[in-house]
Amino acid sequence: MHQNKVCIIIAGPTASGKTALSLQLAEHFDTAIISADSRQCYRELNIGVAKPSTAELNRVKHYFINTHSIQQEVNAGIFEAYALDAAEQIFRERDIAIMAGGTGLYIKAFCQGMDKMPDIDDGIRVNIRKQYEAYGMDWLQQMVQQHDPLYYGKGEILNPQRMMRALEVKLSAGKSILELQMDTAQQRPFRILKIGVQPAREQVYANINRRVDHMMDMGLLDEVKSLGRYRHLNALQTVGYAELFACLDGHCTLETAVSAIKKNTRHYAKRQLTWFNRDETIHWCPPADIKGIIDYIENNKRENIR
RNA sequence: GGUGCGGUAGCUCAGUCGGUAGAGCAAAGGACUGAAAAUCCUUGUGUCGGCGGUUCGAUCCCGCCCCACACCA
Repeated sequence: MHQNKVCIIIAGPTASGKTALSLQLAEHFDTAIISADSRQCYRELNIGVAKPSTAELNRVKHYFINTHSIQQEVNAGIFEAYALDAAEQIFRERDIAIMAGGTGLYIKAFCQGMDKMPDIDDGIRVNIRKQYEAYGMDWLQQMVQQHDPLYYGKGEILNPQRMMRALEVKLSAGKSILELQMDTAQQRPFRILKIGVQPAREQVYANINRRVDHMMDMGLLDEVKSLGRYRHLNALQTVGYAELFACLDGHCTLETAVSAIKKNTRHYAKRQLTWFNRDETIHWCPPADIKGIIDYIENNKRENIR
């Protein structure tokens, strides 16, 4: 279809320089950026999610930044559809699109697609969640064992989120989520080239510490305060917000909360690395080597690596 | 100076009625198809403050010393 089109994907842990790199690449190739970040899409979240600045957003057209409200449902499936549409728009006028972000699942959804899953009735979802909150893990495990023995035997039966998902799918579709997960990569009408940036671990950690202090100087606490009544939303289950809510509730000092933000961001970066390191199609580059990266893109944009 | 209480894993501590020790947190590793900045799993050798003594055997009992904290002078 568009075999001359290529999407360059910039992946890597938080605070590794993805934003700066993707801006330079977008300007070099005169194209737009699709963000693959599960938090920067929310217009109500700013300081705490390290969003590109207004000036940076004005330099290059961005998709999936400030496009959603924290009150909307956003997930990997919604991202897949959004990002494919964005790529289509970019490819109408350009041969190269850039995707940059740290949400591994979203990148996978964009590259390979999510299997078709049933629509979940809101009543079923809410009911499962309420009962889990009331009766806990034992109840959840019993329900999964009773309704989806396949999942109970093979799935993660210590992970409440996954079990609630398995249960809602089974109760909605009558089939186990494991039967619906085909794990087959869908063909995309464009080529994909993945580049990973990963400074030394100590460098990433130092960047994180510096950035968190900067966020506090920029007024993260006020931003969190202003979002207090939305704290139950999924979008607010986010590093930088959850810790400060706890602090505002009097559960810890501000100093402790800031340390917790740094620590939890380190854990987050580690989880990202675990995810991306497993992806053998990623070509790893030093983040500062713009010339090398551009050469790599020029030399490989005819290859279809996924 | 005296008295008391401590000194055990990076941190906070538990414990061994004497048979070389274990929790939480940190840290490291991993998983991951509609909450993914989420959620979940795995991993604990450290002169048990130092030097002596008693003992078959001491981190545990005894002595001295060092360090920390509290109180009394």
